[in-house]
Amino acid sequence: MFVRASTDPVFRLSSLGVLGMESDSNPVVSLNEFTYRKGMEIYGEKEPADYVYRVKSGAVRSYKLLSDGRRQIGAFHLLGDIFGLESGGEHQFTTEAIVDTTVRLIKRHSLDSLAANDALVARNLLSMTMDNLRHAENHMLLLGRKTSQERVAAFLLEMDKRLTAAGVMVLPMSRRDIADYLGLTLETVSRVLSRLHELGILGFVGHNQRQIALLDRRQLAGLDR
Amino acid sequence: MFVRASTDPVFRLSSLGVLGMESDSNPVVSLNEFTYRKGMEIYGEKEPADYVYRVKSGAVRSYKLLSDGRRQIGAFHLLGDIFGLESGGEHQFTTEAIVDTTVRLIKRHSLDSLAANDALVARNLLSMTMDNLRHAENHMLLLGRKTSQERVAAFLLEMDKRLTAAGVMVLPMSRRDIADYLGLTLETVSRVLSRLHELGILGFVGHNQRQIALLDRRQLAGLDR
DNA sequence: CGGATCGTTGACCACCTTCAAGGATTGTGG
DNA sequence: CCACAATCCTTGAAGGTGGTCAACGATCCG
Repeated sequence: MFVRASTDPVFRLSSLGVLGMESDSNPVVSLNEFTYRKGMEIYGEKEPADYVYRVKSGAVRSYKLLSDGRRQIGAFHLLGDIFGLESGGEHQFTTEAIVDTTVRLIKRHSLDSLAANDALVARNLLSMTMDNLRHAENHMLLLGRKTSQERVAAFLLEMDKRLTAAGVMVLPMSRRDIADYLGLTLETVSRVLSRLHELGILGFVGHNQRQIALLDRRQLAGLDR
Repeated sequence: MFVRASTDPVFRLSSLGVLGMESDSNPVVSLNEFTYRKGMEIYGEKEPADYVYRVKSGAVRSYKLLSDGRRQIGAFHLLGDIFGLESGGEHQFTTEAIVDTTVRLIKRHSLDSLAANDALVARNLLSMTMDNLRHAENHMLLLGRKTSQERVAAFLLEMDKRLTAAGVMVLPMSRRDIADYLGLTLETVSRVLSRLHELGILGFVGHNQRQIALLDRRQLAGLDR
């Protein structure tokens, strides 16, 4: 783990809209795709933030490390999410592909010049950053004040909203990833999930511990304050 | 506590620059000052975010509450800080004056129209929001992964940077505020501070427990990872 | 099939919380 | 200016939630 990608990721070109914000008459700026294999680093904390990314397929984790290896995941980036939009020109997180992942990427400086001329693009950048801020603020409440049960319940509800298809969510991330997102250990996450399973609040689909069906969202929401 | 201001705060007019971002030829938008007494609420979570604020004097806490009263303070706003700049038109936090506090306030919609016409203002809004985001991201690491000692050390270093004059910092907030900022109890904060005092890392000035001199910033930084 | 990774569960433990008491400081009214 | 209450801070003792350490089973992947 934490191994730097030694080979260049798969490279392809695309002519789709910038960040999904298709302005009427914009020149298509340097816009292409990369594919990262499971576990590969996309960028490191404190590297220059020259690109902004959008998840085309797969999933990404953003995290910070303490010197002794303790890890805090700040966000998971799923299909359609934009990440890497940071202040000051330096990335604030390290990001890795959780599974094989394809991202669309945009040069930051072309985005900046777009924003300088188009107030709508500027508004979108601000709006996206504020969305990230709101997520971080809610997560501070979770990390600072919620119990393990409340944290896991909140996590399940968040993921349910973001990636449930046909009543089942397929989590791309491991128990350790979940734990590092929730400020817990993987054992505690596992125990709480087992407990919720016993209580009939969730079910595992097949024998895959990452395919989860929420059987009682109402009750789950009650476990989160 | 948590009592809503029943009387209108002191009202004055001012003709200074907007948010400190004096553009060359901007019309001075609705710009005035309010003073809040210690403990008074400035705005509540989920209220419409019609104004943005700048601290002229005093100090402010921004927090979220859980249904049973657990509180997480997301930030302290000190002299010169801007707060209340939120997404979606709704405030994400409740804010209160920690001590008697005067704020300058700006109508949000006038700020928006300014930004629509002036790319520099728009950049400043984005930059400020990104600064808030970075603070929140670092605080997530603290809340999710740091020990009580590391949290208090980080807090002291942050406050030292922001409000030390003549080698002494005068904390406006109580031990409970600090605890709710750091995701601890007030007893734990008190114990850690006592320990740091025993170790000679900090000193109390006079008999006031809120006037603290950092005697060994190097060692303190070592206690934070 | 064999190794590596992942997830679950149990036993024990530590850090921080809870509960409690007492002292110090601040604010208020006489 | 003092008396008194309210708030704040500290400190001690006990307890609990979640962490640590360990073993084992399941799944994945070569």
